Amino acid sequence: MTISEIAKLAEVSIGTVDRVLHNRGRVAPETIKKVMAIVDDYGYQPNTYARNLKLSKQYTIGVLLPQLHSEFGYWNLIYEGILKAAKELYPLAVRIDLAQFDRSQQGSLLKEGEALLKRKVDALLLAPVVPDDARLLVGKKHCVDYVFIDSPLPQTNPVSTVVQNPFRGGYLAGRMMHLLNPKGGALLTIQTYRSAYNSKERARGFSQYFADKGQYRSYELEIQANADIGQSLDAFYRVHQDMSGIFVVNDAIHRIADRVLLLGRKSQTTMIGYDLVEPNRKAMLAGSVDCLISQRPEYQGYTAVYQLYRKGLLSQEAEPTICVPIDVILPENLVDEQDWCPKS
Amino acid sequence: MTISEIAKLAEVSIGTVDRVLHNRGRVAPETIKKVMAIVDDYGYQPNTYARNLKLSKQYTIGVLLPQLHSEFGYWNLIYEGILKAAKELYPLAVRIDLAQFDRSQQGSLLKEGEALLKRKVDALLLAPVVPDDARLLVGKKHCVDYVFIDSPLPQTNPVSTVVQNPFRGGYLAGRMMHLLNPKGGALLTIQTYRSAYNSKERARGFSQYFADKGQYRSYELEIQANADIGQSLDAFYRVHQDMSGIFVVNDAIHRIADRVLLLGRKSQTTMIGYDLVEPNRKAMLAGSVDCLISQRPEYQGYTAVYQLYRKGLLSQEAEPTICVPIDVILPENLVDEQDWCPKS
DNA sequence: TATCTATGCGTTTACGTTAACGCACTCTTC
DNA sequence: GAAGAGTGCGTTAACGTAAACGCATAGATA
Repeated sequence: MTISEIAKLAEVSIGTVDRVLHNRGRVAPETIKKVMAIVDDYGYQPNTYARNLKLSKQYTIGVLLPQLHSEFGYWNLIYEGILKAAKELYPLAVRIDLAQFDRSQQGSLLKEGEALLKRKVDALLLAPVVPDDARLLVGKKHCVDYVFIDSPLPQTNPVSTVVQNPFRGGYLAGRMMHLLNPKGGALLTIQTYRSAYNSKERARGFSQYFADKGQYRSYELEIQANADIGQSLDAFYRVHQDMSGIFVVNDAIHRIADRVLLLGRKSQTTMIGYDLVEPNRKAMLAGSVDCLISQRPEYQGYTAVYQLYRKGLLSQEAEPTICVPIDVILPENLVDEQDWCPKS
Repeated sequence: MTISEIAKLAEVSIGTVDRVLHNRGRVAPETIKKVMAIVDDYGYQPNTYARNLKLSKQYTIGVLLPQLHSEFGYWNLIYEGILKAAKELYPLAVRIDLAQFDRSQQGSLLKEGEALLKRKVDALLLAPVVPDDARLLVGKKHCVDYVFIDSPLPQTNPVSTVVQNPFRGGYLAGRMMHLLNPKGGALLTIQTYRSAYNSKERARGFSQYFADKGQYRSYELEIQANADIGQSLDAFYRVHQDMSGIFVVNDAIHRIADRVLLLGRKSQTTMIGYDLVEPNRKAMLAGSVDCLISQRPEYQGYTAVYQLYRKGLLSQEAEPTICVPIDVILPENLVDEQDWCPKS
């Protein structure tokens, strides 16, 4: 079913059909009815190729993330997924425009986001890790379609939100801690200074697991940006001689693991953390980290780009929420570069 | 860079450029050189939208899978992923043509595959679970582009192969068995009658894990199609009073789990199996299955379709092998329909 | 010499959609 | 009652690619 076929059936010109389809006015109500009846009956779907050929527009997605090389590369993994999608979608006229902000600095997200909008992006892909800033940004009148990644932002209206359930992630971490470390003893949950939504929920899920099991003593520690981790840890080990496990709610696990090694405490401590950034991969291969929970950052970035593309260029409905599965990574399913691949 | 721009630069007509680009002959060697120089210099990429509009072809992918409702729905999960991709790619003129074969019947794959080729498909997506048949099919002269899914097929030339490493999957299953069941005791690996590549490798990986650990006694059992599972199991339990775990190399785990329950042996037996088909999900929720390894069947199907689409319609290079990560599923990360989703 | 074939190249049409343009007509308004 | 604004609609020109068609010219065959 093409526009000209509709035109023939309705006994009008294709221009008229086009005006009806795009509500461009200047059509008699009678005619509108006649055309719409046919459109509904036969189920007209515009031809994507013809449409985009004619529009011949670049679809630019503004990407707004924290500094890619902050936090040991987590955001960079997300960006890798974004780039992969962008590469695939290059022939379909999708482009990426990246802006990075400093998440520790109030106002930075908003400033960079506004700059991005001024550069005429067609859509926005952002991590709303500074909620107030993000809310102001997407609340702006001239704001384009947007998707959230990494964390949700209530009371907004995104095309889609790509996240993982942090509570369940923490809960699963609890289960893995229990499995890897059945002897019991004191446990420590470490958060870094930022009081991020995901971090809090993960810590909550972890302690909920042990609350459900009625076992173990669980403690929490909040480490400041430039604190001496080794000293805090050492103090903790001295007070709690039966320390048996540490859960770090983010990708900083390898740093804690290094300290634990230096303190000679690895053998008594099960280490669980988040995300397969490069230093964590190395730490796991070296045996200083026992288990990682992954939120599939590459997948999140990749998927988010595709959601926008489908909405913007294919006019498809996006899924309002995409909940990323929670992956458990043990040394046994750690994929390394030289991983097995079947020869064909 | 468009064809007409090239034509202008080379001072020839667009027809000539077109003939050069498509090696359609009837162009002077001199002219070919001149045009190609410009093409290489400026890096011409055909406009996908214009190209596909002009060709206005439906790209039909023939899908050749075992009966979708055999094996408790594993193949149906794959097909769901395929359908999801097809739905997304509908506006890009991608279509699916499904054929099912009986994997227990030699020649069925080949017969259905040939029928599919006769129906003029542009590409083939198949599970080469009957290797001899599959080899004959893709070896045919008029065979189109194809991708393999679920298992590889050596000595063929697919566009892509989407698989998981079955040995590592089994190895990981071993690790999970060890974690979930630290007491030790006799272990049983169950394969069903078909001597499939994946099944064998998984069993091998599982026993390798325990060989590496130098612990446990591990047995293997092969269950015939219509054998009395209960009786075989009962016999086994009687002989091995310290039975502590069962690993089923495929999605039939829930059936074994049912028998174990009936025999009153669940409390002494850790159950690990494969794939999140519906009966397995229920069994896990009910507590009769402790751990599942997933090979992400939906993802496999979804990805395979996209590989063909990118090759066929976008002329992009496909990845020769896509190795699907090995997922561990415990009750704690089992996602159910009413799973948490952030409100936006 | 007339006819045929091969070669090199330009021209043209079509794919389906979008949107600018223009024509004919009907109301207003001074 | 003439100029201006508004309405309904058809026509047409792109967008970039693919491929059929046609037109010269040159050499080969009858």
